[in-house]
Amino acid sequence: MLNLRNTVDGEVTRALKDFLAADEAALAASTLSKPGFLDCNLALPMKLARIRHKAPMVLANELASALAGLPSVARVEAASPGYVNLQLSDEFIARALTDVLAGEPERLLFKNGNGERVQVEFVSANPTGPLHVGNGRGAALGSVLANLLETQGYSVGREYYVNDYGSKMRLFAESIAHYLYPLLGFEYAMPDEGYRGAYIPDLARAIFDACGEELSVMAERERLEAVELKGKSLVLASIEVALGDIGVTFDTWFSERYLVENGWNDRVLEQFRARGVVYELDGAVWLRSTDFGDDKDRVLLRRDGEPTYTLTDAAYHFNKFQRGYRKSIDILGADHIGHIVPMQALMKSLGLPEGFLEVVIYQIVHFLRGGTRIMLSKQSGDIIELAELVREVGKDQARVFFLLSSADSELEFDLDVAKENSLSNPAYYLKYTHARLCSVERQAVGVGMQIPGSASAGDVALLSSADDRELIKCILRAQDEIDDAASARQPHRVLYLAGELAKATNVVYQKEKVISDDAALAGARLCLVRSARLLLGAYAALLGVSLPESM
RNA sequence: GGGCCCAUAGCUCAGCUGGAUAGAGCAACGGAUUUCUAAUCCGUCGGUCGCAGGUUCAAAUCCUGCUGGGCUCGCCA
Repeated sequence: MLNLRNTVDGEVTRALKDFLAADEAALAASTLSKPGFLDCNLALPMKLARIRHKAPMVLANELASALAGLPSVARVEAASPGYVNLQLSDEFIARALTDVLAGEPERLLFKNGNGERVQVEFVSANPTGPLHVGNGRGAALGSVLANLLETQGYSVGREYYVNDYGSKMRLFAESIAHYLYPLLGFEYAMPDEGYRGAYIPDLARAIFDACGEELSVMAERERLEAVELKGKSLVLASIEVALGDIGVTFDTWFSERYLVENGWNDRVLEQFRARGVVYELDGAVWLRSTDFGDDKDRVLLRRDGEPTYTLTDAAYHFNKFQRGYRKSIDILGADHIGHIVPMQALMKSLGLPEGFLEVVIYQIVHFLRGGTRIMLSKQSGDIIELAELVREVGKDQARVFFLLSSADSELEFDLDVAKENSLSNPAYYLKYTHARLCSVERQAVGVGMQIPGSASAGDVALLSSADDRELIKCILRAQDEIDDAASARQPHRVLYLAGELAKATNVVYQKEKVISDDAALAGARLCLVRSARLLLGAYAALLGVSLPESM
């Protein structure tokens, strides 16, 4: 649908071509006004006042006359202390509503782009255990961000990086072995730092049932390796199911082991050597990452010759670039905050383009039950796995609640509210509003009204109450807001937009009847209410939330 | 100690190219029901936007310092 800002600013800039110097044109940006003023405003006079040494109001009046007669604008007026206010024309608003009514609902907020390939990498939890409730936030943020980027015309790849190589995996295998081997008739000591979750003995049992006999005749080395692979694939399968249940799917599950076994580490190591950014010390190979903004140099190959996570991470991002991605947006939990600087230094030392890697960090989630924070620990006995959370509150509620605050802020997830059917539950509010609007449409059809495929200036003229206008503004700003949310990488804004639209729609619904004896007015209201419903559906599609037609 | 994040109504949070009266939900109180779904809506109450400086015609928003809280600082991943 149309960009309000681009359209208005374009017209303003053209109209003021002779009035403004080149460097002044950038100051002519418009904003959508608050209630009580005309639709849009320009603060341009106040900005120009200093440059031109003229009083803001004088400039405002000059600009107002220069702006008379813009195609999309019905009225222009100067306002104290130096604004130019614009009222959009009914024709323009009708065009915007028609965009919504006639468009393809699920692609309403999509724009054309150059199809540049962008990857969103998220969740990427180690395959050594089930997903924790905290992973849900990354899942929700990543999937909605990926959707948002698609609206901008990017070709988006959703990727899960499987950290299936290294000492953690070995520890995982040994932890399983501790429970599995006795079933085979041997012992295996639980390692000191072993995994102790209840799922470990479960995995041991499952592996025993699946291939106990084969394992019992293997050589020890081979057996532990087999346990690791089997354990990994069982865990990954459960992770995939849990993610599916919260509405998240990936295009690729990318294996760290693949990188190591297919020479990618060697390749980047060679590249580092060729660029002269490595050195040897104490038997280890180091990257001189401090040359690229890191606060300390990093080991690439340990004294025992094994690659560090740092080296493989470099290989991984290099591989992404080689696969054609021009940007990698990595969504990480707050415990990875310290990785940003070293990772960016890695990108730079590899010679990847500036801005190739973007990192979105999300802060901790606190869960509430009965109004108090619950401790998520093995001892507490409360939910701890993402799958349990989704089972308890439902997919849509889980997604919405994980998006309730900006990634930068800590989040409180109230399990009781998420299950409530009331206004305090935003997921429910969206669903209810949608069902109610669908009901209106059904009844309108029932009394013989046509479902509108477009809106006319005449329709818009009839939608003149303050509440109608607020709802119209909500619709008009949708594309601008989505563009901003995408470029700022802030998926939570989609939820807030949906909530504001639902609120504005309910106000109109409550005050003004759609179906009435006045056929022209009824038609106009149906245009408005249906536009709102379709847009609500478009937001919900981005959020990955389903809206019922009745409830 | 260094780095990053946060601090806005009693609570949880929005507020994003700096702009006109700082918003929402919850909580509290009062109202609307011959209903196009009241699972809704309206009103009232509630704010030194952590503190102190600075930049600006204009600061919750930008800059500096401080205070309080969170995360983090491995030849782990």
